[in-house]
Amino acid sequence: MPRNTVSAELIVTAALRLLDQVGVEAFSVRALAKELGVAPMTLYTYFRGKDELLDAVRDHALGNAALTTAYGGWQHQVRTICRRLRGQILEHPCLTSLLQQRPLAGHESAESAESLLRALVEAGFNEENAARAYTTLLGFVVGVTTLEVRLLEENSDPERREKVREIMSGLPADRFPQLVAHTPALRHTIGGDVQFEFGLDLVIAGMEQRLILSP
Amino acid sequence: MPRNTVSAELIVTAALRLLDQVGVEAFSVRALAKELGVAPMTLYTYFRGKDELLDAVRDHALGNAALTTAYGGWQHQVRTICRRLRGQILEHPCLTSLLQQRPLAGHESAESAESLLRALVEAGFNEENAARAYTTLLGFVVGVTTLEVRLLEENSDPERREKVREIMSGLPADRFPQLVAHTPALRHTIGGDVQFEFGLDLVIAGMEQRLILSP
DNA sequence: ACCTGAACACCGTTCAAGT
DNA sequence: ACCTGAACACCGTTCAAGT
Repeated sequence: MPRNTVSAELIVTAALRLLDQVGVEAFSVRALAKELGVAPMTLYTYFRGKDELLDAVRDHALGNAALTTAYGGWQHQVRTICRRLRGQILEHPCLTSLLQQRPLAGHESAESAESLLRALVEAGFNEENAARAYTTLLGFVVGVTTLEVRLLEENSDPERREKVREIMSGLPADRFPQLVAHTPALRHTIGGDVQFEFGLDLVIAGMEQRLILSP
Repeated sequence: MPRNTVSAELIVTAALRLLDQVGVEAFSVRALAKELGVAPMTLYTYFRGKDELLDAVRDHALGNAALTTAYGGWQHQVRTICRRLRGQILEHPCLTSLLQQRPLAGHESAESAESLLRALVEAGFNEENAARAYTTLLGFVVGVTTLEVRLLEENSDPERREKVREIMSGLPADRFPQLVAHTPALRHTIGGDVQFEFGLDLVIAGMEQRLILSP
């Protein structure tokens, strides 16, 4: 039998590509093995199981982040780090699912966590509130970006798109006037940086406000 | 053969209970059928497939929301609606996964969406920014609450808990001083309302600020 | 150590058949 | 219409065996 035809590195890279292509739902160890031209059980030499493999993929996708330190005032630092995390998720849509199912610690690479916390401490937050602000930012970024990715997927699938359109146009305008009135805006608003920046502005402005009241 | 031993209502209720118990990962049509004491294929009389069933479960879990109108100033209304959504997710943890994978429209019950949008318009947001604020709130609530649920799960599983502790204590304090220093705060801070209210305060304060500058 | 095929206990779903 | 068992094409993973 040929030896060292694959490696942990190779498996993870191929898994990441396959996950982004077909989605977490359709991804399977067997499909990955076929992609690599190897027997399914070969992968178990490198990973204890599917879970461990997915953890490695998540770490790999996040670890590829530019480790550049964020410069400028704390607001600018926070913005930079959050945008970077969002960028990683958009680049690897499977991260939406991987991050939801397997957070781990602060649930991204240690470098991001470190620089985000540093910026928050520099802003003036005390220990506890820095941790709270950190969790808020993480939840916000992952939540909004996940929503964005899912809605874009929904929009690109003609069948699902039609189904949603049907539901929305079926809403009685007298019971849901705001919802009906805002449907175009809600549609037009998804995907793209403006939505994300809008939310990020809100959170950061809220932080500035909070720091005046109590750190 | 006995007739009408099950119904769509019964199936959805049992599915919701099973999903909360074992998680979306372990949930299967066959397991649900066994739970109901019925052949797997029986469920296909009521639902076209697993996807349609999960959609129904998601709607059912969200639809159970108290439809009470939110009173008070727009800030209080927004707070009430966001807390209610978080409450639903905490009550049915499987909603974290169901909402991530299958958003649908504004991705909760139409009543919530309607009252949230109404509050935002009342606050003074124009059409586009009301939609943006809505998406921000939705992403924030689902994101932060999902993070909360996952970290609590992680904490309650002794094996995973130990693994995380190992990773965190293995971090070099000279490279990640903030992360190491904040590990206790990050641990102590998860779960419970204070973390959620902290973030909600930030977003709402940010909105107040934003409304002064431009609606 | 690295890689394999066969096998086990599962999946979701189609199909033909029963009432 | 409602419910069924058998069957199909999949899963993840264990196990014994090969190099």
